[in-house]
Amino acid sequence: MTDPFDLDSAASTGAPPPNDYLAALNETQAEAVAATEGPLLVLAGAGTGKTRVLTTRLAHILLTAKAWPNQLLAVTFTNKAARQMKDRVAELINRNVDDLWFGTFHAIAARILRRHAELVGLKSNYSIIDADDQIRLLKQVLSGRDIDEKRWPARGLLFGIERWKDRGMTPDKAAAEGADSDAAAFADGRGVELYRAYQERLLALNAADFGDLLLHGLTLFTGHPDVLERWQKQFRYILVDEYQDTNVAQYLWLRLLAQSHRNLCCVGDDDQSIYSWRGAEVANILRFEKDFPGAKIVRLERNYRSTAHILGAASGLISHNAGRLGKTLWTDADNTGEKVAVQGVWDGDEEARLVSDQIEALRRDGERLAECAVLVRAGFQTRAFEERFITIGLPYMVVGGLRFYERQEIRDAIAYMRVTVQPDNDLAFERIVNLPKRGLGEASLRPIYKLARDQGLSLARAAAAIAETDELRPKPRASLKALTDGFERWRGLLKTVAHGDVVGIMLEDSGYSEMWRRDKSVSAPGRVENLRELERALGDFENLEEFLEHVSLVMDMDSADDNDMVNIMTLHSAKGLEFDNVFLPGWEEGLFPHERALMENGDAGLEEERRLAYVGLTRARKRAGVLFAANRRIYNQWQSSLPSRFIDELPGEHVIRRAAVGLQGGGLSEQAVPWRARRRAAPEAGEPTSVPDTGAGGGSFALGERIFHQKFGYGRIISIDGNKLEVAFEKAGVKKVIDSFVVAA
DNA sequence: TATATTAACGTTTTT
DNA sequence: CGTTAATATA
Repeated sequence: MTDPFDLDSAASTGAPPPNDYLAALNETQAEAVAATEGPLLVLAGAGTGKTRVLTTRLAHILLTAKAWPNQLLAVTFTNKAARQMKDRVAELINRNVDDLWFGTFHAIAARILRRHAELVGLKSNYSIIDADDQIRLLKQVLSGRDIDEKRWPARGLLFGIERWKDRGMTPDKAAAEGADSDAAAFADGRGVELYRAYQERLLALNAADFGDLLLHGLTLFTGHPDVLERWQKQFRYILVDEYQDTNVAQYLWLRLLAQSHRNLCCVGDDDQSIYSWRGAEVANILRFEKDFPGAKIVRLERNYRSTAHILGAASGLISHNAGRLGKTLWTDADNTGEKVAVQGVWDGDEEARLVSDQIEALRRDGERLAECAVLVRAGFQTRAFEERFITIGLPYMVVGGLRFYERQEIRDAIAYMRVTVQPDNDLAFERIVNLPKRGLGEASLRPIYKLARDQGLSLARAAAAIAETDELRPKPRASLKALTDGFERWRGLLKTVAHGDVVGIMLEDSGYSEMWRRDKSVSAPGRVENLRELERALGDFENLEEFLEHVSLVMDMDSADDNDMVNIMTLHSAKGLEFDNVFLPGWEEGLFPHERALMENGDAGLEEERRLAYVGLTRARKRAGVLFAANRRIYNQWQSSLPSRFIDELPGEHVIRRAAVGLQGGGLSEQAVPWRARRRAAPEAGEPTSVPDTGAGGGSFALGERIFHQKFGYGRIISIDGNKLEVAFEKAGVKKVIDSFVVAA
């Protein structure tokens, strides 16, 4: 092989000698970069320069001519991460890296699958379906078998199927595993049967869901050694980011690909594993050494991101987790910074107000808004902040909130494109046959379904055929014909007209745009605007097919983020990001740690929640603030809440407690206010802690007992569930409250 | 068939 | 509370 980058001439033209980039690394980082051959596991704590190691390593391999760009595979967890890494590598080696295989597991697997689709029973133009379609399909499968959806909700089945797929299990393997799993027990033990039916349905539709991309990838590799060998040769070096969040299917997929040359480098942090609910297995980290004997392990423990107080608080918190590999992060002693501010507020509104005030204070001090982030546990929490920020005119953006491509009107428009480009896409066809309303209801559709079934045609083709017959009455027939002719015409237009314009024509001809223009609801104008935005975005793609692939996998759109705005996002989507100032609201029992995580997964769930808190804190470079509210309105109900146990777990020397009321805006040097003393020990069963103000409350109430609540007044207890009471209040009606907010009357 | 009204339901995190 | 699914009516 010749030198892909012609280093000699690069050197002679004054470009930096290839070793320069190594000088920017510390000793362990350089070690991780230099060990290009053989299996390598990098345990990289938060803020230890993990991305730098990954990108430098890629650059190093390229610059030392160990491989061509297209022989490098770099797998990331999100598309954003892939993009960033790509840009940074390009910067390092000073040329474009379009030939590198950068992407998420799903994107890479989809790309490989396109080339061998027939081998797993798909066609290469298979479509990738999203969650909505999955549910729709499963509902069809269920109703076709007379299974009561009330008792056996499709969501539950989907969850089980996805766990199977996460573990790389086809229906056959799931059957072999036996009926003891929850998913197998679905609908009285018909889980596997339904899983199989669902898979058959997907194949018949020439469609794959997200899990299939990996699952089919596995069957492809294991069933066709020649194909596997081809890809093993293709990827001479494999890098994996966020390794702690890979699931078993992904792990097996990697192992197959890396088997021959073993040039696999995985970078991860067990303390940041936050996706076990989606099938991620931290155990993959432990397995690595076993499956790749002689693997080199490098630990990155020097933190370059956060101040000592922030790091100390985060470390103290995570030390409460039992199942850890154990790392000791450290930073420069002189980088002390400010203590983590912990502050209690009365309710969610006050919380939002306080955060906005503090952000404005920071802005006055010259901080950029883009360096401020509000990281919430659950999506609904963003609303309070949005409302507050809007009223005071503070620019913000919600990252990953309502994704562009998930909006109804965008999905509809995409369905039109799909049917046009992929006439066999029945799911897309079903979505828009009668949208806008064109008089094609159940009765008109029946003959189409029948014909499609009898002749083995797709719905769109069957519809075109029916439109030519007198099967339907004149009115529906005419409108069906208009639609099918439309698809034909638009397809033809694509050959001559720019695809963005074709989509515009499509949405006009079909009456779809018109439908929203005539809609008088408040959201309608926004939807029209979104459709316009969609047409504009189409320009960024070569053709419709490429765009549709992008949509299926990426589900987020590059928004121009050149404006200075506060970031609001969930803790999950904050992973991998960093900000100077981080606000962490909602640290309350029940919300964070989330009640459901605890209920469903017990201690393991709690530890994952704690890791999530750790991720949140370690996002901060200069300042971190934790908030909790004593009351939170959820739907209509007021819910009293206790401060999160995580607050107690923050080491006192790194934390400053601020008074609950009456002070804000005054910078960050408030006086410490002693918080109520908490018992250090006895983390036993939900023993109620004392509560501010009332000071009363006890664990034991009796059913029917008359009690008093600060906010709701007098009432009688109608049910007791642990420390949660349901109380029929005399004025306020039935509410759920925590026992410690209640006193005997 | 399409609309209007009512009931039920849900909020953890996402490729 | 707000959205969506199911049901009754025009």
